[in-house]
Amino acid sequence: MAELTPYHHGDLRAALIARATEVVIADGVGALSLRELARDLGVSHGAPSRHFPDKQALLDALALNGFDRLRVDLAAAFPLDDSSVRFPDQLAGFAAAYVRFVVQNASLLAVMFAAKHREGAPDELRLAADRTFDEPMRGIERAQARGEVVAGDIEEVATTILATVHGFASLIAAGLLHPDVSGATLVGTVGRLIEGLRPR
Amino acid sequence: MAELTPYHHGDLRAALIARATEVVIADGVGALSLRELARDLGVSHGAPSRHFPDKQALLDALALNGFDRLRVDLAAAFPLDDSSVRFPDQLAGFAAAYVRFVVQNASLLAVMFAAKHREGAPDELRLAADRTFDEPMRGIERAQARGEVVAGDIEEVATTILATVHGFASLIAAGLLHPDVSGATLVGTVGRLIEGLRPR
DNA sequence: CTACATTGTTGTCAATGCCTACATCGGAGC
DNA sequence: GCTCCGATGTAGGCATTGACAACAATGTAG
Repeated sequence: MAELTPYHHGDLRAALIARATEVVIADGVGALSLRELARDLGVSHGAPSRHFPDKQALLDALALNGFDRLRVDLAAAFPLDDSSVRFPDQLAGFAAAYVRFVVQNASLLAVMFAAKHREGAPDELRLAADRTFDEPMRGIERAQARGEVVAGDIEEVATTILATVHGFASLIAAGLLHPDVSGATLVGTVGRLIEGLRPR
Repeated sequence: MAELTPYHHGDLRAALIARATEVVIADGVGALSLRELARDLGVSHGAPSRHFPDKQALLDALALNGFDRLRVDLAAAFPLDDSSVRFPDQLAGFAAAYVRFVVQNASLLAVMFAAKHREGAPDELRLAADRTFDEPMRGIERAQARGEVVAGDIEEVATTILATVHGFASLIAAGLLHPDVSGATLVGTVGRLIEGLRPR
């Protein structure tokens, strides 16, 4: 027979993360209430504390999850065997992936970076955040080795690229750039980044 | 004789904004409580509502204030009479000013952009945010007219620059770039932006 | 079957944001 | 100079929230 409300939820922890992510993305972190979350999932208001000692711990879990998803998305733009792809196209794909994530996960980004920046953040979270750009970094390095990217300090080159793409995405998230027209603008920006500002 | 606790505060509105800005910068928006704010300023817990109908209105005021200060800081890097300054130096100054603001106003940035992005944000705030980069934009245009910057769509060129600088600052704010070494890194990034990624 | 850790429930507490009724101040108009 | 009245601040109350503690149900290892 059907158990109407089994005592144990099954996987409350995962359900909390999933639902909380929805709420944060939809209405921002300010709209997230542990008690309402519990009500949504049909458990008592004290249940979440068995999985997250406090609200910040839940936010940390959301952030960790976000960084993992972002890392996977970004890594896809720099496949290991990329010798047949031109770097500008790779870069455009990378930027597009980043922008897509930012647009689709709007308010979650703020939670992610706030959690990472926070004093006393768990090491696991810090590490996940730091790994976010590892694959793109290596992709840039390979392009540099192929001579498609100007030689020089890899840190300097990579920082410029990451800053530009991250900044482009952030400007959209901040509403200073319209997501609608951003497709063409994105291509233009990447092209300008590659060609440089100084007249050739 | 000295009035110990005059009934009227004098300029409670400004005091609220000032103290709230301090708290947000120091401990983030999550640590901001209207009641504690009132206690700090020695007024009753209901007093703030005379100046801000709700907490969001106070945050909007903080954001407006922040955008104004940022705009002034950034405009200073592009003085109207800049014919004697080389564009790369101007750009470095602009980036340095932006980074300085971001580092000094850490958590306030999140409040600013969240408030701007928020549905139902006051027009005044939207306008202030949109004006933030007006002067730098004109400075870039002038540099372009002088032939120091590659010709072409001003939107495209300006977006690339703003995105890179904003992204660089954001990466620092997010803790993905260390503020200590950022001085040299910043110069390198700006240089790389000017010279382009493609080998010349 | 029985201890025991895990998970969920219930009740409680202080703090918060917001609302309403009331008190005090200070200036505009007479 | 006085009075009225809007602006500003106070006091109390209410629902919601996050955190905590005591208790109950469940599943499992031995």
